[in-house]
Amino acid sequence: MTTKTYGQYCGVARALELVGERWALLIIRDLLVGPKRYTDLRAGLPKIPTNVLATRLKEFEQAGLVVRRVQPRPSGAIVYELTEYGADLDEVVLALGRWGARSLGELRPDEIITAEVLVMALRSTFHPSRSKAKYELHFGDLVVHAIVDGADLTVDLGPLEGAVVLEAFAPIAPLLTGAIDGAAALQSGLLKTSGTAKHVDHFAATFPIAPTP
Amino acid sequence: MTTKTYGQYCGVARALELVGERWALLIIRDLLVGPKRYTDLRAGLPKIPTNVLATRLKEFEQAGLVVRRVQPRPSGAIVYELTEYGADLDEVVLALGRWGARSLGELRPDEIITAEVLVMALRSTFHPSRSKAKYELHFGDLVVHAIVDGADLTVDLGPLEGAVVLEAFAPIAPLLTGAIDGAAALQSGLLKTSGTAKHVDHFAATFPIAPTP
DNA sequence: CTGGATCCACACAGATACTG
DNA sequence: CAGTATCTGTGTGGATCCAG
Repeated sequence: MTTKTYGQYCGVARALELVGERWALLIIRDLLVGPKRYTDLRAGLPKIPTNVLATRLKEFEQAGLVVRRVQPRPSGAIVYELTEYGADLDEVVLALGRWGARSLGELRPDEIITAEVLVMALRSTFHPSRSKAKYELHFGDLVVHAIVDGADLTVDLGPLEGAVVLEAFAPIAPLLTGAIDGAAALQSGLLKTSGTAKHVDHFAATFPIAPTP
Repeated sequence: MTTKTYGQYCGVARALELVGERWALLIIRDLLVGPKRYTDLRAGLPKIPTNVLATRLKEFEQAGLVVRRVQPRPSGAIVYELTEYGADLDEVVLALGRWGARSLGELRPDEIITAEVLVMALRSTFHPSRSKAKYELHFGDLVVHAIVDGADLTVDLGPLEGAVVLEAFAPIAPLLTGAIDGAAALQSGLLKTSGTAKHVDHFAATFPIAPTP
């Protein structure tokens, strides 16, 4: 939330006054996956200066996008959680992700991939269908899962019992650009499944070059 | 386009590196309505520092979002026009506008409304229907028009022959927040039509407090 | 260890003046 | 009309430090 305004009575301008500053929508992106602690957010955004993260969280709280909750004992942890208002930024973040993914080239050495990025990538490239399927996607140490039920998609962190397991291998960076879809990736061997994955083409994209373990 | 990157292989991060700086998406918003000259952009964004506008346009051109064209004689004017790649930010801008419009309160004295803002507001609040209609909306000196054809909507600057003319009066600010729709506005007298407007409820919102002429 | 606060250097934004 | 130049301030980056 900048103190400076754009001087326009316009939804776009107002939105940018609230979430247009540096790092803001990346913090929102991670919180869209689920509530997170301060340290979790830092881990997911290693390059964010700590004072900037603290400032953004305070601004979000004041603007009503985020609530700061203290977990009951024994954890006592402080978590930041999106309000419904904040969570309504979902379609904004997905639209941005869809557009920006086309500009992703090779994975650069200084770039990281987090589980939150995988979750949002799956969600933003989802094609509605009429079939049902469960996937568990492994990318290096990261594990996320997706549940496809026709036009509905649920994606979350961690493994899922009974899901088809997909392993992402290098170099499949072009997939994330939408140039190749999941079915083609399976055929080409860039994407490998441990089971029978008939519906990988639910997603226009999978994932980029795997980290070298 | 910041020289600083976010260090993430993520569509959202990449998008924000391209159009995440201050004023960037407001320039894009105006260009989404149509090609514009440097002076037109300044007029639509009175508070933008001229060097920032020049810098953004250069960044957009280098990133392939915008092309700088010199019009044939006699005009010889220089216009900036979105490429297809840049125009694909349409859904991002509309999503941002929809979300941000809910936070629009009263029109502040230092805030202006432009025809481009009206166009994007109409587009972002459109409800698909099965009917056909043509509207011409007047707001102070500003005139825009909308053509509804079922699920298709065309909005552009200026008047339109044979359209139903709508006049927006103060204070109808709450409409832009989506709290009241066009039909209710007509009934309440906040929105007035010179003809028979049966389908104003195509739009969830109309417009804020009129400028005092 | 979590959840920050503080400090400093600097890049970028804001404002204004000026030019081909 | 379409910018460039310059100066000033604030926000950001980066490192370090501190309290519960």
